[in-house]
Amino acid sequence: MNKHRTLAMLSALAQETRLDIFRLLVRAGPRGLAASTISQRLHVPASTCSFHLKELKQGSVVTCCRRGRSLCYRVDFQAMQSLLGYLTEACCTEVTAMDRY
Amino acid sequence: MNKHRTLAMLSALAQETRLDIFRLLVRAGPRGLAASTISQRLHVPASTCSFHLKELKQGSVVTCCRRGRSLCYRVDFQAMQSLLGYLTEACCTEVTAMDRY
DNA sequence: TCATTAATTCTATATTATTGGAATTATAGA
DNA sequence: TCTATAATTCCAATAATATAGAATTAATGA
Repeated sequence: MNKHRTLAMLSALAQETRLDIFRLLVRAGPRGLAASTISQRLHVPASTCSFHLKELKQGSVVTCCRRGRSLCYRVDFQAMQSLLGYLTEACCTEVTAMDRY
Repeated sequence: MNKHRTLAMLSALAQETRLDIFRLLVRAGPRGLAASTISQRLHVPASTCSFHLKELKQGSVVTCCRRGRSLCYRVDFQAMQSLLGYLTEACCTEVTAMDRY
């Protein structure tokens, strides 16, 4: 994990529609959801949704693969672990963590 | 922790200069740093730095208090714990966490 | 093969964020 | 009190992001 990747993931998550998509996908679990389903559930036009999914994918927040006719999106669980591990290590390992710096 | 606060914190952190400030403050520890020190160390003009510090403050990423002539900024440790706790709980509690959703 | 479905890319517009010099405010400390 | 310092706010220019309809691409599956 480095600054560039951290920034990419944080930027991907720091937008309302994308945070909504992320939360939806967390709830969907390992099965993931099709782009059209996400678009419908959040009442977001397909092209807008596609734009945000691309941002999330480029930021490594989600992965994508084909499933029949649809593209299936799901949370990139490992990448999320990396991000949180990085931030936790940086300042929140324990209550007195900051004393170490 | 709620969506609004999460978005505020993520947005505050998701910008290069602000992430730099955050990292600097993590290293500075509980003592914190004066705005002028941050400005100098990162080679960022005072007004630009002030703008970003305000964003970080409004997003609850840092706190601020006067110390002599300077204003002392430090990481809002508790808020960071809340953010990470929220995100961790959401999807990264354990390897199979997503199965619960 | 070919029609249908799913999703993306294109494009123009709108909105929001960032930058930094100049002016202003606030306050500590002599 | 008054001056020097620290920091912020103001402002205008610029840059970056987000929106969504229309056109296009991709590919399944009948």
